[in-house]
Amino acid sequence: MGEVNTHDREKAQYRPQEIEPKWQGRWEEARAHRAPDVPAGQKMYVLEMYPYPSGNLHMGHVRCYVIGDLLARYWRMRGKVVMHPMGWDSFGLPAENAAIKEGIPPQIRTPQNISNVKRQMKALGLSYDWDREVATHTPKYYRWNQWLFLKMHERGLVYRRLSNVNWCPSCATVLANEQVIDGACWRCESTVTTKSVHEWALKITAYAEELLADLDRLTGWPERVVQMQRNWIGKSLGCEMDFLVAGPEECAECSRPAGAGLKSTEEPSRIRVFTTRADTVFGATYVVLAPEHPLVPSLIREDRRGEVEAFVERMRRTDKIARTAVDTEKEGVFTGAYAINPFTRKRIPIWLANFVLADYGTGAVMSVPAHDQRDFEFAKKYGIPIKVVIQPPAGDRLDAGTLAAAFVEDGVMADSAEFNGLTSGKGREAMAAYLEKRGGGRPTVNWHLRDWGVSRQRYWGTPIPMIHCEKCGIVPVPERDLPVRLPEGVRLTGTGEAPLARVPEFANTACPACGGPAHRETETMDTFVDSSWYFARYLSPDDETRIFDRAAADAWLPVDVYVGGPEHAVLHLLYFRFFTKVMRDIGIVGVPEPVTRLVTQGIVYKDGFKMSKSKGNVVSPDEIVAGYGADTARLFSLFASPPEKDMEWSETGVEGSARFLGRVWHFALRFAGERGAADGDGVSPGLEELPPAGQGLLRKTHKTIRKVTLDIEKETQFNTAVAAMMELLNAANDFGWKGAEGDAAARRLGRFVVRTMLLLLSPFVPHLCDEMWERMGFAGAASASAWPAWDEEAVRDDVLTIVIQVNGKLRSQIQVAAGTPEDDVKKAALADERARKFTAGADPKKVIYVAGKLVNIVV
RNA sequence: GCGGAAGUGGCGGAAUUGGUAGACGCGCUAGCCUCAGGAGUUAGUGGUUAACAGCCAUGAGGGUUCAAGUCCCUCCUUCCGCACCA
Repeated sequence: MGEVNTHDREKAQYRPQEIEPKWQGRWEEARAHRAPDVPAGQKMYVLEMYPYPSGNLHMGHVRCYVIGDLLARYWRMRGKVVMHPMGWDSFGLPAENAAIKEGIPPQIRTPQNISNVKRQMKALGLSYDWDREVATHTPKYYRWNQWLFLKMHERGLVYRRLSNVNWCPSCATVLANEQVIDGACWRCESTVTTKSVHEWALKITAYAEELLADLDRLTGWPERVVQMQRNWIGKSLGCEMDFLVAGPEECAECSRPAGAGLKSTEEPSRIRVFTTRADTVFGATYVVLAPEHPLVPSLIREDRRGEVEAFVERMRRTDKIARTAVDTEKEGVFTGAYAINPFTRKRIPIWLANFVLADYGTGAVMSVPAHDQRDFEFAKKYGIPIKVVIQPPAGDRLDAGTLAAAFVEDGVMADSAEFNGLTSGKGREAMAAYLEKRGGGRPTVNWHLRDWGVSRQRYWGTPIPMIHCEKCGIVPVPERDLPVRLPEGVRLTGTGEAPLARVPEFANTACPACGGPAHRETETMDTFVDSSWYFARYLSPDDETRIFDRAAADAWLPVDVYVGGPEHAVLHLLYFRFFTKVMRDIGIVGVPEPVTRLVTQGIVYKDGFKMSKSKGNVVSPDEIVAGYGADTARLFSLFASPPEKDMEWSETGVEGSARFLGRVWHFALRFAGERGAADGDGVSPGLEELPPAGQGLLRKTHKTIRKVTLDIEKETQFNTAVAAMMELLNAANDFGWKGAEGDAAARRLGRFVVRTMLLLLSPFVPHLCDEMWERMGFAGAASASAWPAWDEEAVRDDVLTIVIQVNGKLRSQIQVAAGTPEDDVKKAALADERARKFTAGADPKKVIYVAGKLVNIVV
């Protein structure tokens, strides 16, 4: 207040570019964000998904990390001991591809990228404990990947399997599903085929039941993520049933010579199918196998060999995804062989078809065209008989001849011998019981979830710690020999298989069991392995003797809040849960689930499109920090939208946030510089000390404390918390300070409002708050202070506004003192002139009073 | 097809257990201050209207209720995930 000379005006400007580095330096010096190995008080573990260090953060990262940082800072102020670490998902394909393209080895490029991203994070004022930083590409980290792999191997959770993968014949490499675009290789555009390769797999299906059941515990997770995991795990209850293959004697009944084309030595005896509709088995008029089914070669009749083999070959060469897409036409081929329906004892043909999946169930299905739409269409196309065996509980009886579509619902069993009359549900139970007693089948559970193939024919990943010995077979690397280091200086071409296979000094080794010549596994691990347990490594990032300290794990786990993108809803977050359960069974953690509360943040858009290089609408954090400051970037990220929703990045919106901070700054300055002020400085004045206008502002301040606290804690609605603080500033600016100059009570109120505002804003815009806190002359730092508490007395209004409705429509408002009895409020409402205009003198039929809110007069 | 989320001003978004629809911000309009301004500041801003009077407004249509953005029913649209799982 008063005259301001040029020098002071200069000093009074809000210059984020000056104050932000200053405070970042101070926090670092004070090691303000360090977390103890074992917390003394109540702990709070706030975690954000670590990034792949591509070299630059994008706004999606910024949003994620700002949300996490807000929570970390808030809980620190609430007195919790906070763990808030950050690290790098630094292995992976992009670094390898960049190395191929630019010739810069990933060992060189990765640290450069990390250091730039780290700089960007620091410039945003993110409060990480950098002493706990981990980087997955370092032997210090990945040796524990290898250790876990060995532990899982010991427990029978690691095995080698033959798997069909996407294969580009031109690049001679395995492709991930997302690298196959419309059936063609993403790089060279040649047609992708499938190939059987050996790979290492982790037996996640051993935990399927628990992963499914424990979803019920995840009450702090978004429902959609839980639902996606439930679908992904996909538990399906049904039956396996054996269909005998018709032998030569049965073939005497058919038109072909008995046993034609079947070599008796190879004669298969039975085909096992999986079905969830055992109640329809009497309607099974054919059996279909996946083209890759192992029995196929022995089933083919000689006279059909050409056609069938051509079909199998064509399927093998078609991209898996395209072949099994829902809009792909169903096609199949008759093998010439027949099976016996175990219930009707009838001969039914055996077909192969593109839509039957080799790796689900048994790779074979019984087809019931009357009661399954796919089977129906297939039967119509190839002229296979249709038999109705389920009748709807009510309405017309179905007839196979007139059926226009399959009847897929449950009903009542018909034409099913002794099972006639049973409902579908009862029928399924009866069939299961029958099969179990008589043999030839059993109730079975099938899962959509498959085991996790972790082999990658890549260089930039964790070497799989296994050794192939001619004499001993597969031998795990002994624990004492870990880590198996990734060799440097490997020439990367991107066109071959497993780069490590071409490094003899790596691949050639001695067998740990017999000492004879052997060679190492040259594949590397999927990087999802790295990210499945990193949350625990933060607890003991430098431990050379064990993966992490059990005491620290017991103290800190589970993670209380985990923030990240919803694109990881199934893969990462499922593996994360899987590894936690494995680690529990190994005995290194005590919790069954890694994360209590999951926050999935929405996507950042700009101009209606997702921010991306190809759209050219990327805004870089550096640009925003340089132009407006980190605090503005943080505030806007939190204000534009609630965390879970998508947000639109808008330049004018950013300016609005900057404007607000400028106004906070200038408002605070009016009360600055009272160093060494009297006791009770910045403390809430009592209501009785203030005139009515002051009481209003005081109430508003306390209400804002309550609103912001509850928004952060209960709702994670940071946008409304910001709105509440904007309201407070508006109210504070509107207050008649000018007239109150020299009034001690008013000045006290002003300093209290400023102090409160700085505390409430501190987790949002920490630099501004600490700087202004210092200029105000308050002790310590805002970011290191206790979160303010609201006074229940002061948030209670003494005058209430009561809305008056007539027949439900808003007509008037009156003011009443708090605590006015219901009858008096009603009387006042009925007496209100504006309301009376609408009651037109009629007697009210009913008067409804909602305490402290409204009166509705019904006439 | 199955599963999930969501439809509110010109825009982003607010609205405890049903109880003043549109908080807060952006944009826009006008005034002030400026040589000027993409700066600052004051006021206004859902539609209709001469109107601070009324009336109409939360994707559409019904219903329950004194009272519905909120609850129930029937549709429509958008986004996301899975996708021939037998």
